[in-house]
Amino acid sequence: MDDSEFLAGYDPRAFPAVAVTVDVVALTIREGALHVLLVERGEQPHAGRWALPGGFIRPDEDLPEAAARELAEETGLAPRVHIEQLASYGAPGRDPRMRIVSVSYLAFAPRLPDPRAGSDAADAAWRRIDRLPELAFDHDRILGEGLERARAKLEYTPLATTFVDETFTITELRGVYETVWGVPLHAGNFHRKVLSVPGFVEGTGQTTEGGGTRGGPRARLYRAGDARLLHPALLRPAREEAAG
Amino acid sequence: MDDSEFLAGYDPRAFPAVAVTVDVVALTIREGALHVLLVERGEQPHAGRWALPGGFIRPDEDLPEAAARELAEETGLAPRVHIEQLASYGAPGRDPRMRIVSVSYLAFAPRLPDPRAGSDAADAAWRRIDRLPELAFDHDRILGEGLERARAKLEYTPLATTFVDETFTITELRGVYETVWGVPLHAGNFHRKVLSVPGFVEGTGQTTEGGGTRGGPRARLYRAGDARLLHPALLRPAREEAAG
DNA sequence: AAAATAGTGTCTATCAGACACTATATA
DNA sequence: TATATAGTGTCTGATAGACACTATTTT
Repeated sequence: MDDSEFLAGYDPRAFPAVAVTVDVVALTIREGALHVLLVERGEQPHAGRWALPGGFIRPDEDLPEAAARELAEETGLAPRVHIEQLASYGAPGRDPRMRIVSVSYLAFAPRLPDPRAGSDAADAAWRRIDRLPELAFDHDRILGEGLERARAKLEYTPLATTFVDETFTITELRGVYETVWGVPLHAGNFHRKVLSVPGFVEGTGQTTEGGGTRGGPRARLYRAGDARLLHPALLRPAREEAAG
Repeated sequence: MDDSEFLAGYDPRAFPAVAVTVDVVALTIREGALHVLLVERGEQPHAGRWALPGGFIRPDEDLPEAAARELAEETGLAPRVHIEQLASYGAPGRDPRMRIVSVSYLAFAPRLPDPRAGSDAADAAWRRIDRLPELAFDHDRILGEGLERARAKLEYTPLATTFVDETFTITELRGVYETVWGVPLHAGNFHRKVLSVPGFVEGTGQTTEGGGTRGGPRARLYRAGDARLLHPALLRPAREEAAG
């Protein structure tokens, strides 16, 4: 682990320096579509290419703090942002100048504001997941893992409630699932299913002010329940992954 | 990310050096019980305490290579060992002497041999999961996460087949599930369930040489199928996690 | 009035698990 | 012969999904 190697003749201070960075896959929903936060690189390598926001960790901060800071630097906010670790990458030669180990993080939150380009990037923007350019470095892979993690976590955690406002309708919650999963869901069955999972949502006794823009009754408002895990889970529609 | 910070006045080479280590949660089944590989620390801090095996990454190796090397140094082998990344930890002050970021890995394999103490540890041994001492550093937490990951992956991947020999009986496979999950399973239902999952196992046309030591017919032998994901999954017996 | 939506009722196919049973092996 | 195990048959309760229906709201 930490220091036993000191005793075995391994002195890491004699090694080439290792730098540790964090990369953030930040997801939000805008105008009914899933978006990821990207920055346009201003310098080589990969100048002009889009990449995930990220940067070096600082001496006094833990890894999640560094991820939150990087996200805040681009979006100017932190409240109600869920952050969790994805994976780490450390292949030699990943960066031509020095050894870099990168820890990736997944973040999501509702209604994130427009980004402002940091001093280190030419531009920053929310980009639709379904209309992405090829990303710099191995960021396509990292983004893919982040997306899959988010989609999987919708199944067995109440994560979707972090994508909506504090009180929400079942239809709004269904919209989150449909947007992240990219598939339409059956309104009636989804409704009954959500209410049948203990602790997923709890009623507020209130309803929306009016019906939908195109008609329909007022919808009851709910808030997130206290469940950490959904039992039973809301499984994605069968993905035909034929073996072989 | 990787290098955009270079342009923003952040030179990581001006920072205190960061060292990167790997820690390995290595699991195997011996005598019907789940075991984890531990090393006894020979020096401060935590001298005399047991810890997960691990050490510093070397300049020319990727992270998974480092984990495999650390495991091989303690067990003297590598064949048929499944290794996957768990998580990374980088809290400042985690080690009193310098900044250390640790990447943890999960490994499992069948019939791993007795360990030999590396030069950096006082002792090394397979220890039963249900009879563990308190571990050094934050290794209790890392081990816990590794166990949960292993238990979860048995549900939806054919991971259990990496715990048994190349050909195996359904009863042997059931033993893996019972050992890792720590619960008895219904023999008949498990049997039918395994055979109903496409690509989980495939028959060899052969059977065991004789029956069980206490009687019974010869069992058919199977080998691992080509499925990467189990559909439908083999879910653990309901864990009553009352919301609260 | 027409159209859209919230929410509920009901039916069916599937699956997990309980239980029972047979066939075959060992001691 | 007694006992344990491999493997199969069958029943029940829970659940996902299809479909239908009522009630409420907007245009």
